[in-house]
Amino acid sequence: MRPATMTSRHNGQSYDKQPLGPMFIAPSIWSAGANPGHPLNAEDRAKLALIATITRFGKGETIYKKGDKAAFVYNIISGTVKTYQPLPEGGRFLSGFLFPNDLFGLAEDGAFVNAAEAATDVTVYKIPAAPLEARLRHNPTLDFQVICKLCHDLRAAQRHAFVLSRHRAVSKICLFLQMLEVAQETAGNMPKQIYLSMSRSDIGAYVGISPEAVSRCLRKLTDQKIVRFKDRRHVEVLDRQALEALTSE
Amino acid sequence: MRPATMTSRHNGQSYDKQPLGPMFIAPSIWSAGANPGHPLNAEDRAKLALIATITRFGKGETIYKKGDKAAFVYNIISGTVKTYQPLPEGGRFLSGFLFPNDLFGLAEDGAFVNAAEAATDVTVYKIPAAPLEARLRHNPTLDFQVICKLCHDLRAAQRHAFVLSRHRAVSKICLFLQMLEVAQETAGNMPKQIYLSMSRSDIGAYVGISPEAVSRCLRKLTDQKIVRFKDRRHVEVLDRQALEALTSE
DNA sequence: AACGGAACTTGATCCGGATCAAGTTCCGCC
DNA sequence: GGCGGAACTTGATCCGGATCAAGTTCCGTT
Repeated sequence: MRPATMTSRHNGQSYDKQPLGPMFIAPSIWSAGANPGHPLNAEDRAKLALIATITRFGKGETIYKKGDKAAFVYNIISGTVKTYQPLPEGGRFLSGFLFPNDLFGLAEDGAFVNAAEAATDVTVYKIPAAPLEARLRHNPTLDFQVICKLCHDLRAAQRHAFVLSRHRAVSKICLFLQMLEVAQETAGNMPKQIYLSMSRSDIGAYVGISPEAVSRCLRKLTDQKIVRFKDRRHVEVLDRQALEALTSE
Repeated sequence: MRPATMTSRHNGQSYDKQPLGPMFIAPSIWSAGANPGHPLNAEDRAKLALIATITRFGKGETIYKKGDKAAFVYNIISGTVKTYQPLPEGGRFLSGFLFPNDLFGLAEDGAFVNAAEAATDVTVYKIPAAPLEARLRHNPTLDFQVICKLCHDLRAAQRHAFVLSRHRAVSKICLFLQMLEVAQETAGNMPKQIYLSMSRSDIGAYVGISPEAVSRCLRKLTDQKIVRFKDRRHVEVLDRQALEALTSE
């Protein structure tokens, strides 16, 4: 994987009262998001195997909570993970989905800034932060890697904001489908269908509408033959043109 | 200022079809957002003065458009700037506000990834990208600066997404007021009132509601004595408790 | 294979905010 | 200082999606 790394401290997907304070403090491991553009090479994987351990989480299991001591960084081998910010009212703001090869475990002052939960059964490399950090300190391309990762996460956050800014529920869903499609294409698999690895509730929480609205939108798209479901989790785009048009309505 | 810098390529506040592609390409100057936690020191300012020129933009004037050749990076001296993504339908997605000391002029492949417009009359340092980049290459703390900036922008994007995710218009407005307040406190001035340097339309475009709704929300807050207007542009928070409560409703 | 609960779908009602439409205030400009 | 247009406020109507409420399908368990 593209090493995560080194000193950092930032992020925190929610707006929490003193968000603009110093966000960057000395050593603490970092990460949060994917970096599909730069897949992990064999050498990196080998090095990683030396210090990482493979761990599994069942669907719905919490990987870490906000505030937990951030002693590890994770790299997804299979499955999908969702990150969120617990809300004071009890709900949660679903800030992102992470897929195979994505790095996550964003820390700030040694504590995780968001919570992560397995959206499906998940297998990950669990990487002790300390040794990774030490190793990275000697890596001259470190900055590049970190910056790479930050750029990716920044882009992801901006896309998320963009999706949330759309007023029509269909627009949000269409954009979401396109995001998933792109993510899956980038991940290598270039199947004609999109795999919805997360629940309707999760989709709704991410795009900012109710689960019922998600269901209704998908039905509408199906009725209009813009999309076809093989089963509840596999969609095929039939009319890309129309899908795109609904994107900006 | 915290140098912007070096090689990068990322961002693009909109969701544009191939958002997950390689996002990091060789040299091109970067920036976009603020870094209030690390104010510009005297030395940096002095160095900056050597290569930068001071430029003024009248309210509503376009500073650069998306796609323009990114030969400059900007640092705000006074006034406020708004960045946006033009939408295919004709509208625009207002992705952020920038205040004094903020750096902006995000580039990717040598072209700006968003458009910037003066929200008020603005004075900026206009910094030629090439020399800045050259200078930064010799700066050992470069990575830190860049990472710092990226972290800040990432946080900003996540806060924006969070604001957009709120369903009640009042919640959005209250969060927005808090954001402005924090930004202004961080900027040094610690006045009892918040200065709304942007139009109601801009606020609406940023938080995802209509200008009319912005007006109605502010009126409601005023009627409930949670807030008081000195004039259309200056608000004072009377009941911080209540404001915060409305934040998560 | 049958049970039971969770996720999902579908329907009906309600409400907040978009939209349309006047006013009103403000501000730059002559 | 007065003119004119833009920004803002306020009001009335309409509509999309939240919410509540059943069903229905799916899936893990036994």
